[in-house]
Amino acid sequence: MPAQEPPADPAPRPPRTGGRTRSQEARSAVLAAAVELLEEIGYQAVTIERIAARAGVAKSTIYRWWKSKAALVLDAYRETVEQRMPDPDTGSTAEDLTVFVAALHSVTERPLRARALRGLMAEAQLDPDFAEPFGAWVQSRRAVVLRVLARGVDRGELPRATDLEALTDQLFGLFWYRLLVGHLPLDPARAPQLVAQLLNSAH
Amino acid sequence: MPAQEPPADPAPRPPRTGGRTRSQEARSAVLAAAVELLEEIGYQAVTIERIAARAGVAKSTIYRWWKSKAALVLDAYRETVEQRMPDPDTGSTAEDLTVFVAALHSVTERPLRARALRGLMAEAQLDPDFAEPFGAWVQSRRAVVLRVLARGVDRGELPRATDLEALTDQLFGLFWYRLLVGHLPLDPARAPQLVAQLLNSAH
Amino acid sequence: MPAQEPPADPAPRPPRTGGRTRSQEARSAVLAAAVELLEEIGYQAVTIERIAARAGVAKSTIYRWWKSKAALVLDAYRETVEQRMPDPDTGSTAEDLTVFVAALHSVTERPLRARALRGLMAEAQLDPDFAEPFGAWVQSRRAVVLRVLARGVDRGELPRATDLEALTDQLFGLFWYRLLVGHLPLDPARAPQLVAQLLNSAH
Amino acid sequence: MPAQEPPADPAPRPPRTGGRTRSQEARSAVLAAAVELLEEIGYQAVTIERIAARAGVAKSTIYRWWKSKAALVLDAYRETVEQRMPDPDTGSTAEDLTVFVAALHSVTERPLRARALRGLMAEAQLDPDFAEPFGAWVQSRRAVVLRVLARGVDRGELPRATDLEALTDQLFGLFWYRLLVGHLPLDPARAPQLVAQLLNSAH
DNA sequence: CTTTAACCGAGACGGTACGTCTGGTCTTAAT
DNA sequence: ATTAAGACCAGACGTACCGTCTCGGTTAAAG
Repeated sequence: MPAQEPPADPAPRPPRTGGRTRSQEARSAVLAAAVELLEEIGYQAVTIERIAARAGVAKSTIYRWWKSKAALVLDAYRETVEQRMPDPDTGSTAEDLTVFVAALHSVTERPLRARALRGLMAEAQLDPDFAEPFGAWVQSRRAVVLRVLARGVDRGELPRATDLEALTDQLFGLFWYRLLVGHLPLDPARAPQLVAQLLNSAH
Repeated sequence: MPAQEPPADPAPRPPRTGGRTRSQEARSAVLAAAVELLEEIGYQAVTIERIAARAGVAKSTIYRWWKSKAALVLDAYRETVEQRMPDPDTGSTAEDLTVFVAALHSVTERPLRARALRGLMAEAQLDPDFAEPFGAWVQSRRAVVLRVLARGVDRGELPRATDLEALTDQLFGLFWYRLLVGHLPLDPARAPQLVAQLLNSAH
Repeated sequence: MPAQEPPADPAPRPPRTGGRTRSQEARSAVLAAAVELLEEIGYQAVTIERIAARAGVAKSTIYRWWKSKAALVLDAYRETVEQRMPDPDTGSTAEDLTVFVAALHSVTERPLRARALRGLMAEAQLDPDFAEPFGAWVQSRRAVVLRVLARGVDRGELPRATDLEALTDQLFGLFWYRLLVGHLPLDPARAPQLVAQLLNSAH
Repeated sequence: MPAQEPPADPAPRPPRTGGRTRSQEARSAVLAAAVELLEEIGYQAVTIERIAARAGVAKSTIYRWWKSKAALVLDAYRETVEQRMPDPDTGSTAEDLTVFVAALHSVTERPLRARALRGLMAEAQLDPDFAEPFGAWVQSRRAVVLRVLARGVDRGELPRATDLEALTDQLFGLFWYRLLVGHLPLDPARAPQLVAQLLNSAH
């Protein structure tokens, strides 16, 4: 995950001739409050009202900068919660993937973080406006895996004809399916087997 | 998917000491209204209030028989929307799976049905009470695939050591991931390739 | 002031086949809270939010039965604050009017009541929806004076040609003008002089 | 109404050592916008925010020079709306009053002006800070009538003992009462009768 | 002819209340 | 006993203005 822009309007701010500058304190307080509440009461019990109260910030300030609770939480998640996901390049596709999958599956060791992730995915289903930024975030994660696989193809570890998109979606699909349905655990220790299975399917 | 009981008590109503009997009309009207609304305005815009109004039924009647909107919609989905999913047994694992995957992916050709599915998955994340019946429904679908794979092992088409659970979750994981994120299509015509890839991964 | 209907829809409630009946406790609690707040913090600081909180009642319950703060306060004023205004019939027009005017002007001895009256008049200027019920209440007060004057005409104490409407508005006009502008006191003791002056103007 | 100073502090600003002078354009734009909005959407829908937007002026500029919407509107009213009220001195008390009353009542022929007047009176009830300048303006109008009456006493047209204040308040009271309650019209043509009735009451 | 204080626009800030909405519960009258 | 009707409490929603507070920039009188 690269360094994140401020939530709204990064560059295309047109005239800017005057006006009070945005309060970084308010922004930080909101994001911090969102994370705190997320960990205390869970995604779905979080409300904008509660975030505002906790952050000591007016509701209107939140609405000025974020479209929805989900957008805010996604921001907060990226900025303060998400451990920097690995972007490995060890020379071995299997090893690269194993590192990534292990990191991915280790989220389940942090139940509240897992809950937040599930909440974000849910919100993306219910709120079309949020589906967009959420999709962008998902793509940024897929891109990491796609790069690993592309290098594998270049090195000849994978056949030229491999459907890298499908392979990537297999990787994330299993993760999300188990995360969302919760019928079976996601053990980081089993990452090597999973990766082997995945690479098998490509030749 | 076997025929589903009505959510509560259809037949096993022993202690009939008197009183008005349950109105089957009310039940049908509610389910019908739920389906109609689902197709007209989408899962998330459906509310119990609206269903009650459309069905000409009191809110309390709905709450008496269903725990939540999601439980109701799941019922309605099973009863009136879901085309009977295939439970193939052709003698070939690949063919069995292809039939199933093609049927699965063809949901995307019915956008409103897809939307309902996504809504149900979302709801299961947000409402722990709904996660339970939803999970049971998911298991009933997984069971079909697991049976196909078990027969494949019996016939020697798959190695004894194959992790059938993982294979099953690969199959559903890809489906759900693309359904939920929407970044790539799910084409029933590509079911054969997908199944080949899947079976490859097991050697 | 005659006994007052419940604030909304007295008769034209059509079918009424079932449903929870209106909670008299809620209604009383709301009116009581309104009066209390009126006396504690003044008309304009009273808000529906505060009334709801004080009464232990949901906001929606208030909005169900009253259109606005002003409508509610008018109701509360009529029911629990307004001392029954006299409707005198002593046989003497001068005496009748004196009784009425003294009662009217004595409101200024209760500053919070006076404040409420001023608030109601103000609201009637700003909220056209409230102007209607407020106007009706004003008319009910004017009617008392008009009856007194009509009897005076019948008895021959006032000329047939007297403009009773104008006389009535003189009486109330002076009261409201001083109440609203506050430049001069309204002394009940001076009621006789005022009435004399008023009756003088008619011959 | 004499020409009006800039709303606040004309003289008593001592330590002017430098600084940009007040923009007359901004002041005019604000007053003009206030009047326009007053006529377009009515007193109560006018907000400082809207005035600022319409005038192309910052909110803070308005708050720098006026305490409240009401203060601003009173200013605007005096400066651009109020037709110069007559200050007659014909030698006859009855005629002087008739001129004045006719002018007063003719406001009702300009509904938006009437609406503004009512809004100002309302605001004076709700905002104690505004009650002060509003009261001053009311006094300036009363003073005109008081002078007319005082001349009448000097000429012997009115008894020495006449309560001029009460007579004045009768005159304005009737006007405001009908303006505010709106139950009966105010016809300038009936000014002579009204004045006769008024003078009668003093003997 | 340079300070410098007061002005200007823009617009973000913390607040408050609004009136609406949905959820889930409870009560009543009718069947 | 169960229904339809519908009132009830609870509380979040997103909006509108409020009045205050930076900002960066302008303007004219005082030195």
